[in-house]
Amino acid sequence: MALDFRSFTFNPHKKGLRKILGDLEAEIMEIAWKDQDFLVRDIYEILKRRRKIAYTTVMTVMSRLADKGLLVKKKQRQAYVYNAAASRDEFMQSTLKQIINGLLDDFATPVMSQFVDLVGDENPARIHQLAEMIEAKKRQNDD
Amino acid sequence: MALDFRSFTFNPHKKGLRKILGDLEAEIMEIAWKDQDFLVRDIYEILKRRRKIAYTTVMTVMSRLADKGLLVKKKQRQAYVYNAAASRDEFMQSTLKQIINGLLDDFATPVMSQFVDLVGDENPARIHQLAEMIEAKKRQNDD
DNA sequence: AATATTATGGCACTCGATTTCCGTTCGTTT
DNA sequence: AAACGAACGGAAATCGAGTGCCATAATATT
Repeated sequence: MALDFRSFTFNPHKKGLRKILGDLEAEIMEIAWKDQDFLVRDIYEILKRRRKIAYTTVMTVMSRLADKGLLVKKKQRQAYVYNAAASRDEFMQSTLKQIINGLLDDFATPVMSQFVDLVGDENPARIHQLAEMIEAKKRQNDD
Repeated sequence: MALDFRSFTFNPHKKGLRKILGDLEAEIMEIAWKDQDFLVRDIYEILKRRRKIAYTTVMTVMSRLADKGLLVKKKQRQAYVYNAAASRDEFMQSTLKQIINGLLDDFATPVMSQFVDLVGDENPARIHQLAEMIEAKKRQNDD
């Protein structure tokens, strides 16, 4: 637990994961969330099929992903065995938490009103889902 | 109306306006939202007191802020007279809208749940404010 | 010991965004 | 016409983040 994933920015104009990660980082994490106990070599072999890339490039990025807390590595013999530090869902939760906190910290009221507006406009059904979440939270707070 | 402020990123780890704008841009906009009908020269004079800066630097950045739609300028005699295109609040609304849309587009469900959690945890009073906003939105949708 | 494989450290490069300011033009004022 | 103030275009410098890879060191394997 406790991903300490710091220093990233959110780019509203890119798609999916790439709003948060670089292209290669995203590509590697997509694989990482499916596989387990993989080596740099394993990822390298997969990526190499798609495009020209050096072994060390893959290694560097995986190492940085480990520094960022998205991957964990443990030494086994000569090589490191990698795993995703958290599931994709957990990662998203943790990252979204930082973004939303960042929004609420400085712009609480406008964020709330925009949020309600957008949820309601895009998809009226969701507004009920949201209302239920809030009722649940209220009850939880009252304990 | 209709700020067409595109291509920016949101940095959760900076403070206030600087989550969205560069340092000089933010500094200028803070002044712009207070004053009216100002010239490049006016802003230049204010900033020069605080730190070393060239007249043209101020002009360039103000010009880019006008391109981005944050400032409007109209020619008067030889010089341009500048004004904020929208109030600070309007600007925030419009920007937050893009950010929140960006979040909802790709991560609707987790964003909603994180959002409710964070609002509720940080400040339980806000959860009621939020609940009211939602009720209002529901009624609005039912028209 | 020789060979193969992997890790480390460091460096260069791209990309986008921002900040900086010079050289020049243009319009106004004197 | 000369002098001044302002705009314009363009160029460079900076910065953060990410990508890319080489030379070298370290560690296994045979």
